[in-house]
Amino acid sequence: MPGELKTAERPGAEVELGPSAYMAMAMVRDGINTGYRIKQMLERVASFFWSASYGQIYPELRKLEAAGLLAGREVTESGRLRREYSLTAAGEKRLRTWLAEPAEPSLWLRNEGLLRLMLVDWEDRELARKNLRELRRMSADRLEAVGALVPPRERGRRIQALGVRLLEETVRWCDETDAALGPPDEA
Amino acid sequence: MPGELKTAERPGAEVELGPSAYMAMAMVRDGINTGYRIKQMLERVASFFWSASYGQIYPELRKLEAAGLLAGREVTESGRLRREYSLTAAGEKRLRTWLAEPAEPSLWLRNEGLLRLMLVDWEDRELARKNLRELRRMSADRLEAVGALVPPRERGRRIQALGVRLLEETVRWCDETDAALGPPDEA
DNA sequence: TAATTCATGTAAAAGGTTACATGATTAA
DNA sequence: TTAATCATGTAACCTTTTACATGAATTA
Repeated sequence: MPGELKTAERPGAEVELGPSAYMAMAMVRDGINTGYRIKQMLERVASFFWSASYGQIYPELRKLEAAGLLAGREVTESGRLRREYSLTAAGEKRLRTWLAEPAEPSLWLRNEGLLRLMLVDWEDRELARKNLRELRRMSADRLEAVGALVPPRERGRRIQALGVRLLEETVRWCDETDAALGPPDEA
Repeated sequence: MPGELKTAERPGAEVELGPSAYMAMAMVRDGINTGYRIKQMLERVASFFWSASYGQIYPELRKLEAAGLLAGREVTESGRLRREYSLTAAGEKRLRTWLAEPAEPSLWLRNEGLLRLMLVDWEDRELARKNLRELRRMSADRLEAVGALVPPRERGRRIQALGVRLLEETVRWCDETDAALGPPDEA
C-alpha cells in the first residue's frame, strides 16, 4: 500500500522496541538512571553476556523518552550536567509485558578467539598454541573482572556465579588443550 | 584530503577484511567450498560461538573473489548448479597472516535469555522461573545438538568438548537456580 | 598542570539480518 | 503430488560501532 504508515509514524501508536530498549528501561527502573551509569553497569556486571556502546545507549534513551516510556530531566550537581531518567507508567507496563511474554530469546555469539582456533591448522602446533593462549588470556582477564564483583542482591550474585563458572571452564579447557597439544617443538 | 581514495577504491590495493571473510577463506581452504556448505558447517559445529546468514556469506564470497583471494567457478552436477570456490595464493597468504597476527580478538555476546533473567524482579518467583526455564530449554537444545556431533578431527572434537562443557554448566546452573528459588508459590 | 573521570551526544560507516525471489532435485 | 533439501542470490532495513566533538570536575 502506498499510503501506509509505518508503526513509528502512526501517531500515538506503539514504537517497536528491541532488547536494548528494555534493558535501558529496566536499568532506569532499578535506579541506574543515566546513560553513563547504564554503560558502567553493563561493563561491570553483564560483560559476559551483554554489551552496548554510548552511541547506542544515548539515542535509545532519547527515543524512549520521545515515545513517552521514559521521562528525562536535566540535573546539575556540583556544576556537572547530566540527564536523569525515570520510568513512566506506560514504560513500566511495556517492560512488564516484555518480561512476561515467552518469545524465543535471541542468542547471538561471536567469539573471534575461538573462531581463530577453529580455523588454524593444528598441525602447526606453535600457531595453535599462540591463538590458544590469546583466548586463555582474554578469558582469564574477564574471569578476574567478573569474579571481583560483589553484587548486592542474590540475583546479581547468582548471575555472577554463572559467569565465573563459564569463564573458569573456558580457562581450564585452554590449559588442557594446551597440554594435549604436546611439548613445544624444540624443548 | 578531498581527492583521497579509500582502500577499496585504490586499484590493486588490499581490501579490508573482517573475521567473517577469513572464516570463509579458511572454510574454502578446508574443502567446504560453497556458500551453502559453509552455512551448514557453521550451524552444525560452530553454533555456540559463531554464526552467519546467507545474506552475509554469499556477498562475502563474491567480494573475496573480486579481490582475487578466492577463485569461483560454476559447477553443474546432476542438473544442480553451484558455485565452487578455491583459495588463491594471495588468499592463502592473507589468511596465514591473519591467523598469525596477535590482534586482540573481538568478543561479542548477546544472550537475551540471560538478560531477561537479569532484568526480571526475582521477588516475582514465577516470572523468574519462567524466564529461567526458557533459558534452560534453549541451552539444553543446543547442548543436544552440539553433543550429537562426531567431528572427524581432534581439533573439532576438542572444540566440541568446550561447547558441551559450557552448555552443560549453563543447564546445571539453571537447575540449581531454579531449586534455590524455592518451591512454587502454591504447591 | 596534566591526566583521568564524569557526562552527553552526533554522523558516518560497518556489519549483519530478514524477507523475498527463483528453481531444480529428491524423498515421503 | 507434496514437502523437504539443495542452492544462490538481492534489496531493504536495522542495529550497532567507531570516531569525533565538547566541556566541567576531580585526582595525581
